[in-house]
Amino acid sequence: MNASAKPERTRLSAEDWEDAALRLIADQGVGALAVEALARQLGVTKGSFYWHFRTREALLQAALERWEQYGEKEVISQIEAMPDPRARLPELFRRVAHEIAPHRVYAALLKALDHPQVVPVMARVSQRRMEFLTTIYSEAGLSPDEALNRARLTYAAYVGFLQLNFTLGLPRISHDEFDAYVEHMIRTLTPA
Amino acid sequence: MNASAKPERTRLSAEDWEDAALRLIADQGVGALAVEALARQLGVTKGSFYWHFRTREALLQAALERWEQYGEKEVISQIEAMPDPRARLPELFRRVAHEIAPHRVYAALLKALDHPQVVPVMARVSQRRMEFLTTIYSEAGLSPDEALNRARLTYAAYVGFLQLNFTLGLPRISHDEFDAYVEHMIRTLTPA
DNA sequence: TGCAATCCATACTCATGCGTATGGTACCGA
DNA sequence: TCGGTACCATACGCATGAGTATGGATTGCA
Repeated sequence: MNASAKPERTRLSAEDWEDAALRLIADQGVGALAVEALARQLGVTKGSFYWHFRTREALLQAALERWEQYGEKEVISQIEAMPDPRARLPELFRRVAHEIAPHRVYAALLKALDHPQVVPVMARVSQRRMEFLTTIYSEAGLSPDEALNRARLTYAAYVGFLQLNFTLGLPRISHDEFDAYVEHMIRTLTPA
Repeated sequence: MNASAKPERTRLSAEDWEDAALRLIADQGVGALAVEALARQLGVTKGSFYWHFRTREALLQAALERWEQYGEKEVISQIEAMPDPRARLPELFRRVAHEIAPHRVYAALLKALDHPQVVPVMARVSQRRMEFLTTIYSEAGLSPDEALNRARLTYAAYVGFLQLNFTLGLPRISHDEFDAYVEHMIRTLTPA
């Protein structure tokens, strides 16, 4: 509401625009990514934008690549470091369930799969995560076929949950109820 | 490519526009719903449209309500008519899995949840389906809490699958592989 | 201090897509 | 057959948002 929205009023870099783009995408979706809106939000005008990027498409591309880089590396590596394979799945489930912020961009991109630029990025990211899940299920004792199908099921449940709760506001689930849901998921999807 | 695209060249009704709108939504999403594009596709001009509808928004509203009406009534009633409660879930899973066409609109609307008009419609439809699922799980022997959570999980898996396969083209799963996945889902999500 | 390179503002053009105004044509009952 | 209603075409106005042209301001560096 005051000057805190425009901190320091310094000059901008391409990365600043990309970060702002990702924030806007997380909040309002890819369709709302307009250069003049972004410029207003950053306290400048289009003149600045078109110095850093050739086109709006170029910004989206750069923002997507930046998001793909930042990735989910730390979560994956931390899970892989756990000694007991059977303990990995519950831990993964609980972690993902309680860190909502990083998934907001993914949820927004999920709704923009008609846009040609986001499809390959989402395909790569989803593929990597699926392979990771498949590996964990394998190490937890499932056969290759079972592990793959269980990974598909788990990942679909994850994606569907994002849609149904982030964007659609289905019967606003309470915090305790959500925890119970996660534990139910673990019991149902994790090999006994 | 020829005249078969414009059949009979008769006059149009509001319902014709609504059906065309739903077809376009299923194919290209809510964002692609433009009156001039629709008019071209129907072989007329905007002049026709604005006789039947006051605005683009009104068309979307009418189309959504029409879609909600058509509903999933027959599937639900047929499943409910089955005598053995334990047999209902596998049957439901297999049916839904093999009738893709009716779910294309739902999948498209799922990507348009930022649009204020679609949210209430999707909320109602999803809510009804969730309640139906919860009931079936209850009748199959789960406790109320377990039934609700299992319904959430199942429905999330359904929604996620739509996203990952319709829109994103993840490693194009073959027909046999898909059947195996469905059976895996039944084994995993259905009470033993 | 001065001069480039970097960064940004202002003022345009242009395309798209919604909505309106108005006149024309097809169909239907009296 | 004739008038009125239902349906459609054409030609606009108008807002939005991308992209361009050009000049001004600011910074790093010699």
